[in-house]
Amino acid sequence: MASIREVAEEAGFAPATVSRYLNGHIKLKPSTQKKIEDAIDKLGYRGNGLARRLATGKSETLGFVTTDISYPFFASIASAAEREATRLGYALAVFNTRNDIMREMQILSYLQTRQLDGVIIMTNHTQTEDLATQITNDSHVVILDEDIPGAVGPRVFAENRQGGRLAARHFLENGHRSFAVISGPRGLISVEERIEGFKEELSVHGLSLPSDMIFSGPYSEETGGLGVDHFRNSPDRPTAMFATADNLCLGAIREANAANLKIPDDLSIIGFDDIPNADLLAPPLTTIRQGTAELGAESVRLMLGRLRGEIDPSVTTRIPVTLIERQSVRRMD
Amino acid sequence: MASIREVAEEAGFAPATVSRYLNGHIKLKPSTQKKIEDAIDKLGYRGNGLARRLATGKSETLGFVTTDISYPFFASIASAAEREATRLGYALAVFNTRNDIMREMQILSYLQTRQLDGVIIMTNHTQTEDLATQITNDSHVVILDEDIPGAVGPRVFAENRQGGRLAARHFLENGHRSFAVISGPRGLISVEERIEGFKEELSVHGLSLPSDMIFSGPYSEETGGLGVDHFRNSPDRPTAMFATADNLCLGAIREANAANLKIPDDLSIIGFDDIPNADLLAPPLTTIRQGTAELGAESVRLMLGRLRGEIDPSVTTRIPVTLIERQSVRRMD
DNA sequence: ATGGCATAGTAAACCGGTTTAGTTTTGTTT
DNA sequence: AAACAAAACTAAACCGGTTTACTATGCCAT
Repeated sequence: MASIREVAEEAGFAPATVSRYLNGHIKLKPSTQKKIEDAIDKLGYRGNGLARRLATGKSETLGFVTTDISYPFFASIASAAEREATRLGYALAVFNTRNDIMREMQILSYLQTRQLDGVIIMTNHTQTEDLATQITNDSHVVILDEDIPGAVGPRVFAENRQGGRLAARHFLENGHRSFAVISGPRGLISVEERIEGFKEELSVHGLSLPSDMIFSGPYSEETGGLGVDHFRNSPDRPTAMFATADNLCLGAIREANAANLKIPDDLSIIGFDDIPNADLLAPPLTTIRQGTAELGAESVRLMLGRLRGEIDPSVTTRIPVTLIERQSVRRMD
Repeated sequence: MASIREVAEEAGFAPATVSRYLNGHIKLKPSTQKKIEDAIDKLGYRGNGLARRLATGKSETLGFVTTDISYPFFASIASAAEREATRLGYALAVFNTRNDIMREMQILSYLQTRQLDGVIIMTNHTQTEDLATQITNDSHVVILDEDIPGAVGPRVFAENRQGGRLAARHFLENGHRSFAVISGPRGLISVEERIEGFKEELSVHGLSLPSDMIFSGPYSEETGGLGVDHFRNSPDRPTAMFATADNLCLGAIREANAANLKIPDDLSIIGFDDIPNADLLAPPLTTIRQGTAELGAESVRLMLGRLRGEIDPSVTTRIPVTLIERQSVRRMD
């Protein structure tokens, strides 16, 4: 790889001149421009991003942190974020952390060394104190989809509470009267807000959700299966089950199949996320759709706004949700 | 951020000493070690990866290029690659290209500037001349899942041909005699080898696949739907359809539902990939599983082997495939 | 001719590490 | 006590850009 000094020598000028010309900091007379351009062509000069970053302190790359890129919902958001970042002249590097705080901290530390200009972080656990302090110290982080309590920075969340309400309303409209919830870990915003919304809507109709009708666990398919198992053997078996994420539904469906429990005939379920191909499941899944395109794109826009200092760190954008009716809820009567 | 010079000054030694100590190039007497460690703690020194990379020419980061991170099969491979890379002391940055050659070229160019030590590339189109030359020039690329003809570098592919054979054999064992194929773009190795294997197995049993029973298009769900449409109206309607990727099946199932065509009763299908949750589709999809964990991990291992110069650029690793029997193939008779 | 002012271009320091070649200190032999 | 080797540590160059502060040149008006 040719360096800028080689180009400068070939063209007969100083490295500083070439650098400033290339960055548009200076105007040169046409003959000089030509000589520099020719030298660049001749040597195949491409510039060294690393050196530029070291010198300028900017990387023009954003990091996107996710716990599990193989969960389609997260992958969709990442994909949308990449699109928006590219459109705005940034590269997006996606990092998979498998819910490992150390990995998350490591990626955040890339900020300090300016290997990344900003980090959009989607995390998934409740032990977030260390993360919170590190994020607050650094003003280049956007929090996406799941909260990191105590951290200062712009946030992008779905209308979780509204999602919970929509689910409850749909169950009610279909004549259900006994409810259960399967959720991810208590304490997560996606869990608490969605459950709150669900309860709110029930209470509007004079109904309630006993706390023993909430089954929680890690956000894994297994939890969904365990939940079905749990409620199947419970004294008052619910007819309607709201899951705070579609992957819980996947486990639930799998377990229901194994237990010969028919969905929706024996048990109705509503999920959350609307993962790709939720329409092709057996049964097609009724679920609360979060707009992945908006979540991804908005997080990038907030990130760049933040980098330019145009955005207040305390903003929280809420992305609307919609109920997608399919066939996992039985009409009671 | 504290620099190594500040640490050195605080500790009362030279920057070179600190650097060499930290890299284990030198042994220091305990008292010196202690002073340096104390200075590091006191200043919160973390090192600057950018500067280290510029100086050493190594980034300890691998790039993973995929056309569409939101396709679960690709996401699974990326996830496995990340795991293996982390295990071996490397970071993995995933890049989404949406099949845009310019983006792919851009990421490959990060190699020249040593922003990435190596790139694992999973591409998906047939116009690959420019890519091929750039890859050949650079010896830090591993080609994964889909070939880039003409490029020199280690490759990791599934046993595509064997997959095609397994699909055909399964159809034959279930009594099918009229076949069709829906495929991605002709020219891709995943298309050609799988079709070849399928034909081979048929010919062993004295059967053949007329060329007008192959429907090709981009690797999108839409193509799957169009394929179903196409064969539904064809004079000799096939009973068995082999799709060279599961996402084609997703489109096919969707279209079949819309056209009130029952799978597997009216049409049997076998897919390829075994995307996550293929077991929960309606119907549960019989498909050829490619081991995503092996594909991802092996590509990383080959990459590191290549970086160390231990691996011949012409090696091609083949990852075994297995047929996963579910319920999308009807037993005829 | 002279002053004033763009315009064109550059030297040198800097970003924050690593590495080479070498110097100084310490310890062991004889 | 001198000679020598080993151990401990460092100066300075380097990676490849950017940026600041400055000089040299040309042009015009007076």
